[in-house]
Amino acid sequence: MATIEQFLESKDIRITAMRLLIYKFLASKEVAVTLSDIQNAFDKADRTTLYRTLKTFEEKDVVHQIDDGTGITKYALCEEGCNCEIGTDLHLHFHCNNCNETICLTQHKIPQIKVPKGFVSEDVNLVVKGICDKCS
Amino acid sequence: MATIEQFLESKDIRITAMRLLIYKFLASKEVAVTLSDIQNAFDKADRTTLYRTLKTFEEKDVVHQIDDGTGITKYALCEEGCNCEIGTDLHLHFHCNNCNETICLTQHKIPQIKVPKGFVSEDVNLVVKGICDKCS
DNA sequence: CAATAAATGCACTTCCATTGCATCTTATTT
DNA sequence: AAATAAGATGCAATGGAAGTGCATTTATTG
Repeated sequence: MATIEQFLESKDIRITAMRLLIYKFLASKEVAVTLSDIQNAFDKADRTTLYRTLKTFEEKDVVHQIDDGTGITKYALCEEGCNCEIGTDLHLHFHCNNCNETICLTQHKIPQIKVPKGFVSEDVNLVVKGICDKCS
Repeated sequence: MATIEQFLESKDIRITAMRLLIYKFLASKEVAVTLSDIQNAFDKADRTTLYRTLKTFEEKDVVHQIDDGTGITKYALCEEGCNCEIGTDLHLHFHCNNCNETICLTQHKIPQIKVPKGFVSEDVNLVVKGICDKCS
């Protein structure tokens, strides 16, 4: 296993102290986090920096955005085999209506979705809402 | 087929000129619309009124919200058999990356989604993104 | 018609996403 | 190593949409 520095550099991302901290924070979380979550964790950091760091990570396919229907964008690290960059990955996310947390279920694949004639499916966003294992 | 007035009254919604207009506007659209879409169509109407009308319609199961990932809430009329009120309906929506429109595909049902042990699925939001029939 | 309840319009607030610009830091070149 | 360029960061500000409070108008009921 390479170091985080090596990993980020392999993704063409320049190393800074802030970026390492943000990456480690994301890695420590099992759930998708909001910008504010990160901001609260590092109150010395400016919101804009966090925002742009996440944007950079996203462009370099290190994290992906999740729209879980709460109206607030969440972020999570891409995992091995995430294939965000290919655009064919089938993201499955679970949003708990109780604790309000959103979890990546990367091991659970989305079944093939049929669309009507003339429609071309490029991406599928699926969010299952309910009660998570910790709340049930 | 009953009149719109009768239909709304059957849903326990009081009839006003504005509500009839909004309903007809929604009915004339084959795609889900945003608050701003409606506002542009009736520039004399106040945004708050539209907002609260949609909220009322939603509570009475006349329309449902759609979160297509654009970050802007969209609305569409519920159709026969929509079953929004039961909460078990499996909404399938298609968002076109080209024309940016979102279409209800009520005749296309969402397959059963498996979730890990301990998780309870209450609702599923599925948005397929790609190119719609008009843009392909 | 009076009394009541609901709908509407205006003003305002809040929250999050996003951008411009100045400054600081890191990398590159000579 | 100094000069330069490129990128990262921080502050301030903007914009868009959701949501709320209150006064006014409109509709319903007795």
